[in-house]
Amino acid sequence: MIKPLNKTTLSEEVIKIILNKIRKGQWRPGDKIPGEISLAESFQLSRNSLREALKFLELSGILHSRAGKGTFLTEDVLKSLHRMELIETLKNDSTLIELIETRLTIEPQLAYFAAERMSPGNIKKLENSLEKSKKAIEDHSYTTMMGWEFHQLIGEAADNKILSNLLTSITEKLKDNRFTYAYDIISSEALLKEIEDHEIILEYIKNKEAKKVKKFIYDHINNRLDWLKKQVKVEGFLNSV
Amino acid sequence: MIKPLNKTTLSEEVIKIILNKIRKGQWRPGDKIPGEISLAESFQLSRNSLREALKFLELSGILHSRAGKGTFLTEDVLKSLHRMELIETLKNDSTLIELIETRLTIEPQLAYFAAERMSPGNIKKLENSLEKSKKAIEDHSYTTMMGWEFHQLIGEAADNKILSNLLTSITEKLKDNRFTYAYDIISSEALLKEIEDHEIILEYIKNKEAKKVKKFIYDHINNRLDWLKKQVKVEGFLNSV
DNA sequence: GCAGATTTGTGCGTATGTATC
DNA sequence: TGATACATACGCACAAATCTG
Repeated sequence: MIKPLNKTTLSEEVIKIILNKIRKGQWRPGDKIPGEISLAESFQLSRNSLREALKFLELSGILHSRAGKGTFLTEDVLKSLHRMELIETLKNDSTLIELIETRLTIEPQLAYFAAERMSPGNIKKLENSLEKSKKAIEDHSYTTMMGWEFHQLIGEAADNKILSNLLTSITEKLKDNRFTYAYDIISSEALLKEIEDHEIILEYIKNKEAKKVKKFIYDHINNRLDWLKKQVKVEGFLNSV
Repeated sequence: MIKPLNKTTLSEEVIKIILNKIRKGQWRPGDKIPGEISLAESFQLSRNSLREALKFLELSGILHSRAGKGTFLTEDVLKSLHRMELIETLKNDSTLIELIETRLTIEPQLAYFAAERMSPGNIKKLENSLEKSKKAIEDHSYTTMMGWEFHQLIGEAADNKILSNLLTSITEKLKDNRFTYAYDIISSEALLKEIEDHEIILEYIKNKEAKKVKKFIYDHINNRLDWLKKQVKVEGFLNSV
């Protein structure tokens, strides 16, 4: 079953053209762009298809349309472009190494914030998550998903929406990668080590030892990163995501 | 000039409805959704307007349509939802404190990577940027933009697209905040301090002293964060972005 | 392989509300 | 007030892709 990925719709083509005009500076922030009829004519398509493109760009923060006035580039069209690039990277253009490096960058600091800000309710959630994992290991129903839940809870407790949302996106992307599993599944020994580490992390957080938990998690992820880089070297799988 | 923000188009309403159906689990990954004609009828709008909504959701990674087959939720619709939430946070829902905390989290590590990976070409770019800033200070044409360029170049040299794109988005958002300027503009003394710091950072990077530059930048941003938190307390301006 | 039904992709015409002069 | 330009929205028709028998 092969999907033909080269086929794009007319509206998608128009979106690319418009974005390029903006990138090249032919259209600038605040500029009024031609009316829909005139645009449809110059791009050689119907107004319906053109409007699908304009609507997407409007909802993406690139354009804004006002009935009776016209369609304009937003004042912060450049910000919107950069956000789109971030999304594109997160979606298609990131390597496994980059994803783990991002974890290495944000998770230690998230734990640092969490240790400073942890509420009793959040501590309870972490304890429950850890308890669930322990039981799951005993009856052999443990999955790596449970380990991620623990990290996600730390992210939430850190009370920074940007970083915790980024962690979620990174984690989602890592979930369907075979290397990510390889490290955990390779032995039950590694699993037990994982749980032990989480116990240590929880203890640090409960004691508000922010610096210690930050360093501990950094080393923890860094070890994995080193292990991964070795595997990648062996298998020559550098760019697989 | 007051813009009526309550006015939304029909397609935007439909997008909200569909996203809610997905969040509630009424529609699940891989599901086939009703045909366009049937959907338009049940939402009480024309097929054209409906298609504007579907097109946006398709380009956002929520749906995919195939002529002759139908429209389906993507398998990783949940990932796309999380990415949308990250964008929403970056766009509208982040506080100034969160933005600076994000800088505090990623910039030190970016500099760490940069110190390890810096190429001669990248060093040259940093040197040029710093030189430009120095000259600008002499003839009083320095702007905070120039300082940001330096940090951005470090981000690029770190060779991690996720983190450097995030830094760009964060920086763009910070640019139009009065507090961000306040710190720099308050005195020419602070400006000179800024340049001195950049010289130190560049020196560390050239000598590949990754750990030192990481700690230096962390302290550098942390000082600002403390300063900001004090200002915020005084002015009670906690949620302004 | 072919014919017919279904579904998305695209185009055209038209009516309506809004802003500007 | 009227005339004009524009986005918003609707309805219909047909093309292209896909599935079924």
